[in-house]
Amino acid sequence: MNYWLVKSEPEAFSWDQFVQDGKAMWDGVRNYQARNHLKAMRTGDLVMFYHSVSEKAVRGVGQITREFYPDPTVNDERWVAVDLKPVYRLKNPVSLATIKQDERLSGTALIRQSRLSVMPLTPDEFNRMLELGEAVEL
DNA sequence: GCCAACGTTGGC
DNA sequence: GCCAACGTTGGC
Repeated sequence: MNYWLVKSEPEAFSWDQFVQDGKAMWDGVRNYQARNHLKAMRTGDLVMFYHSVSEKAVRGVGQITREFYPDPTVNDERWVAVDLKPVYRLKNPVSLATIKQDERLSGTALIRQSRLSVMPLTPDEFNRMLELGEAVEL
């Protein structure tokens, strides 16, 4: 089992929309490093859903339901998409400020590499976010 | 192969 | 709204 974090601007695709839809296709990634992380995702992996820019907080957790396939939104075989479904919401969204301050979270790729939109998390980082966020099943 | 110019992301 | 970081493009 691997753990990940993906970013979305809530104005483009929000956590609430994700929950309402009950699923999402994660497409549109146009960065090789992020793409490589998408390709490494396996069915069952858990993914923190982070709202960037206007909110800057982790809102919940998704789970991979379909491993990578060609991104249908572009005619270019380099780019891929995965599918996921919402599994936990965070009662207490974990803010970027909190992540920066927390001893166990301050080393995450989210801080070190602020422009990367798909990144791995260690099990410890993932569990810490679940704990701080007071995760509840959907 | 280098690097300047430029575009995008995302925090502040 | 600004700007730092950084990825990409294209001229040489």
